[in-house]
Amino acid sequence: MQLDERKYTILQAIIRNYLETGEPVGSRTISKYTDLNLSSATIRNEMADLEELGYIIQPHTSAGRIPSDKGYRLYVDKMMEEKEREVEEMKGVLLEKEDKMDHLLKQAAKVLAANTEYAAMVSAPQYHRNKLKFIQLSRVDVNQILAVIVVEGNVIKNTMLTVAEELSDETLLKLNILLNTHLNGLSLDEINLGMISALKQQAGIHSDIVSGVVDAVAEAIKADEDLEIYTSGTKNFFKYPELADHERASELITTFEEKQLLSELVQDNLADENSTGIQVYIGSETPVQSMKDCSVVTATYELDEGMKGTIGIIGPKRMDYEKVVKNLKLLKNQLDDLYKK
Amino acid sequence: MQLDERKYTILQAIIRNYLETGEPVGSRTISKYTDLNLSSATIRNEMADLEELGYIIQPHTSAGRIPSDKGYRLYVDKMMEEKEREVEEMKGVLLEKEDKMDHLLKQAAKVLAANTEYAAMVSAPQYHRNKLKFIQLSRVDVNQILAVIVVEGNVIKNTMLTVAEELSDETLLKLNILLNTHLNGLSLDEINLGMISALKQQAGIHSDIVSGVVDAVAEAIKADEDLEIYTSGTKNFFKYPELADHERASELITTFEEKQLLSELVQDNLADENSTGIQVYIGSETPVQSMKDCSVVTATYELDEGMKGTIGIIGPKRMDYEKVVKNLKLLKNQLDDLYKK
DNA sequence: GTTAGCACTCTAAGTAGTTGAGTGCTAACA
DNA sequence: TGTTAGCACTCAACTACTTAGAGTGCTAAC
Repeated sequence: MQLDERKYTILQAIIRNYLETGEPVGSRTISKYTDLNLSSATIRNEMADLEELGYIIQPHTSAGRIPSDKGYRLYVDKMMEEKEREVEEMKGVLLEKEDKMDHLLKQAAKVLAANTEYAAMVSAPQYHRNKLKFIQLSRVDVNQILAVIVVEGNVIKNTMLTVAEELSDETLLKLNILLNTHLNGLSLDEINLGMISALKQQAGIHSDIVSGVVDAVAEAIKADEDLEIYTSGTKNFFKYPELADHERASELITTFEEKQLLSELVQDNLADENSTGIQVYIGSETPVQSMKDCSVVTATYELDEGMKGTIGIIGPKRMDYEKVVKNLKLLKNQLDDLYKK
Repeated sequence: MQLDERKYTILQAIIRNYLETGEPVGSRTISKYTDLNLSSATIRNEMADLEELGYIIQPHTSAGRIPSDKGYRLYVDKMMEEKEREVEEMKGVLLEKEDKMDHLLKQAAKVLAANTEYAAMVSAPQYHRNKLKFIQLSRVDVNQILAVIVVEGNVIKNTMLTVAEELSDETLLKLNILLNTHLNGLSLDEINLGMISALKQQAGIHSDIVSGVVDAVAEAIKADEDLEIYTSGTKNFFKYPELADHERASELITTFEEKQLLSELVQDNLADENSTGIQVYIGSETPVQSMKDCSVVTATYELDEGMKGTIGIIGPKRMDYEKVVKNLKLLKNQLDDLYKK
């Protein structure tokens, strides 16, 4: 037995109906819902087949059917094909342009959550293989030196270094030149131990400053470990009874609070990106354990200079996939464009 | 009628018992619980009095009593007096010292939530009346200038300025000197429009850079509007049935997510600080509407140079006030000490 | 002032019956 | 052969009713 056109139409009707109501859907409903003009009995036969094929599930005898993960998957795949064909018009600016990146991304998460009525997350872009662009040491206080490190993509990192003895302006200038000459344009991989010890030797008694700066550089470039993730709309979990019981909600909320866990999602999305830049994880497909009863839809955005970030929606499996995909695409395009100017 | 010793002992017994169980407590329980050796009937009489005085409430006829906000208030006030007398020993370091402030505070929130099993918040210190310490303009790219602004307390703010025409090293040096000479040591109030226009005039064709820097300075000093607040333990709300129903939990979680709302708490706490530095808001005493069914305990910590921040615990009214106060004091002291070195 | 006793109240939990949506199966029909 | 009508069956959800028990307020006695 295989899935013919009619079976798919019925499956689609079941899913659509279930997305709306959240209740198991019965044969009579489908019989009226579709324009197939089939009786409920015929639908029942088809539904029995669909269940055998694994696309729908019966929560208990004498209840209607609900879509299985496999059913959702089929539906989403077909839907994505169609969406791909449509040309997305980008009209209206959802986001007011703000000068600070984190404000912008926070706002993006809010907009996403508000538009979709699901929980939303936005990760700050990660700086892969990025290169050092500029280092600046300045005296701030008698024994305090501010090191400013700028990497490609204009990501700025500040570190305050405390020094034992006072440094003359001249020494500071020398150190600045030393560091900039040797380190600029290099990526993390290229800064090796030999280079560092050579630098230290040249810095003489100020080698501790070099150490401090190098450490700060390392931290600035490998930003992975404290990847910023902004979330919004956590309360939307409560809108869907299937997610709102104490245990599940508690887990989900913890996941949202401990951004650490969300970062797995980001990693997965960045690593394994398909052609459209949109990924859909249904139920147990998700890399994050606590979301196994949810669906997660993510998209990758890319600023110039190769910085990539992730935006995503987390909601019940019966989420309005069309709306979510549309919103993600919209935001993705906006973010893509925004910094290309 | 007034509250004598015995009445207070009974009230205390009621509250302690209610804190443990979360169930209304009856006269028989108290009769056994205390070492007063009174029969349940006597307790009943006293309880009727306590109810009339407004310290306890009967959820419905034939249920035990639960403490009212007024009852909690009395209990907390007495408890605080006692705590004040005890000398708090500070032993064991809860927090590993980390170099970055935000890491430290995030960790602090986590520790607090984990220790108390309530929800915790920690606000980054606010920089009141702080003065400009240092300005540095550097060329990062042909037409991009990085402005680094350091204010008292070593709060650093970076802004990237785009310039139309290329600036010579000499011009940049002049601008640096100009800005530092005129602005260093000033607070926001002291930088007025006259001064700015004078600066612009001196900068000549580079007046737009001066504007950009001044804007960035203003933003760096008045940090109020995007006050950072770190939260942890949101899921703990679910541990207390009285907070865990959908509507209430949803509100609380939103409040925790929209740090904006929590900032009211911070403001209130900073403004109206009592002698011990610990504030307890019971039920409707809280400035944040969504927490009217909770109790909130906050403390103010102070780093050197007058930067103040707030730490707080949000939980059910029947929270273990002693434990919470102890934990807050502990953390407060650690934070107070940490940056005094 | 304290206590024992008792009637009364109200919630929570359990039980039983009812309803209705939905199914699977069978037999008849086009 | 595919479609349909009909029917018996199942099961969750709701309602009504009962019961148990915790707790109270009041009164009378100590």
